[in-house]
Amino acid sequence: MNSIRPVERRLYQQVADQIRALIQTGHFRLGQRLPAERELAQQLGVSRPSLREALIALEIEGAVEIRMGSGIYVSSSTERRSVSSSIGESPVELMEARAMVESTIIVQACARITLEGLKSVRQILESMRTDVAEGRKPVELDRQFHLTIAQQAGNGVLTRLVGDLFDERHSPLATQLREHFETPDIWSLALSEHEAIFAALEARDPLLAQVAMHRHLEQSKRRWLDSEPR
Amino acid sequence: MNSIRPVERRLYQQVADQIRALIQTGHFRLGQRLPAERELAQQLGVSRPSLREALIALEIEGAVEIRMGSGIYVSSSTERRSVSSSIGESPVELMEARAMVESTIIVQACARITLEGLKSVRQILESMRTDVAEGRKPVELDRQFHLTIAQQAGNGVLTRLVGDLFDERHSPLATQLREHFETPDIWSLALSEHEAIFAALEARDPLLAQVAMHRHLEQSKRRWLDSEPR
DNA sequence: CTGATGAAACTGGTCAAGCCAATTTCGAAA
DNA sequence: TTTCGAAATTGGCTTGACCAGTTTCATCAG
Repeated sequence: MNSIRPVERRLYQQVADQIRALIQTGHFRLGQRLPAERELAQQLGVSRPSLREALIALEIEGAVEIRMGSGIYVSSSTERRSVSSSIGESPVELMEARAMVESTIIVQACARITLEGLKSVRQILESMRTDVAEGRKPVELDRQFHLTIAQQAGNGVLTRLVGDLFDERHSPLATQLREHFETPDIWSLALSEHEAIFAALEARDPLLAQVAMHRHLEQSKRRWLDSEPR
Repeated sequence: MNSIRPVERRLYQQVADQIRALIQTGHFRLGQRLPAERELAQQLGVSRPSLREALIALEIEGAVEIRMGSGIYVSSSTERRSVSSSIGESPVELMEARAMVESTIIVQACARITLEGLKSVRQILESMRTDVAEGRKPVELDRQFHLTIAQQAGNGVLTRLVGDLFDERHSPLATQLREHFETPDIWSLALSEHEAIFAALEARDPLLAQVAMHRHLEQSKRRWLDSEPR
């Protein structure tokens, strides 16, 4: 008969709404731990399975973070941004990971790189040179440099990997790195390292290229650590 | 000191991956009704609440549509590529990427692995043995094996990387691999390769470990290609 | 024979209670 | 005071049951 009845939305959606509201109201503050599942379920007047379904919805949309054996926490994602925050991953680890991955990739890139590939890298390098000479910071070119080299290995997954690690959206690392890189002399150092990498690539010397890439990213890490204010 | 992130993913995520893959593989077609919750849960070997949690995740991302009293339907808007691979990245590339990355990581893991680390890997390996002996397919254990080894390198970024590559949610690779791995003798081969890796790790022989890991992933790729129908 | 009907058989929605595993807490021992 | 481990706490998952919409289909009125 009467079909026009939005009826009630599913329970887990209603519960998710309530919790979301409690968070936005400030009832639950950022990073704060929510009551235990059993207790929260009782407070909201629903069963634990229903509460769990709601929590999964909230977890997916990034509103809360669930830690096994510990508790449910309000995601402090869009807020904080102290220094090297993050749970388990530090900027240092990021740079070391890049060093390992990219120095491995460049070995294969060395073997497979074409003349066009070399030309692309050379052009990027030249653009960087002029940028640095004129006091600009070639951040985007830096990205292209690493990405283009990764492409030469001929593996799309690896290329994506290098790009993702360069960006690392999750934490504000990219920005921190950029800001510290502002001094021209530091960019000048980075540029010479890039040139060393290119030279090895042009000579198709895998070992040299590997070392150069590793050294470059290692130095980048160090430069950044040293310049860290405190 | 350094906190080690969870190796296992929550069950609902694993279940959601399986269902998502079954849809993309064409196992479940567009608009088609999936088996009833009770039945599907049994088929996937999980409880109904866990299945429901996975369905909520899939519902949120728009993969399925749930109609009360009627059934679970594959969202018709989720068309697109049904058969094999996506744009630029092929399953082959994925496995080759894993081979490069993981064989690089294991070198460092070799140097840094602790006695507890070795014990963890050994236990995982033993569980795999019994699983294989009793005809089960130790998919999750396989994941833990690779992830636990990656953890030993002591770099959270790399660990996450290995996990992400193993999962590769975007494409139905994971499940395709799983399905093809169904024959006990193939799992038996994989097991022996795992044991070779562990032996090298236990002996702290970086080169041997690197070769063993690379060989394992290379063989996995080959097994999968050979068993591919078309 | 045709079509309306309504009960029974599904199917999803929710709840209750319990056990397991990871984490945290906190007091006893060194 | 520091360390360590047992107990309490917390999330993870299962089993089993009942409720509430949908669908199915045999039955019966026309």
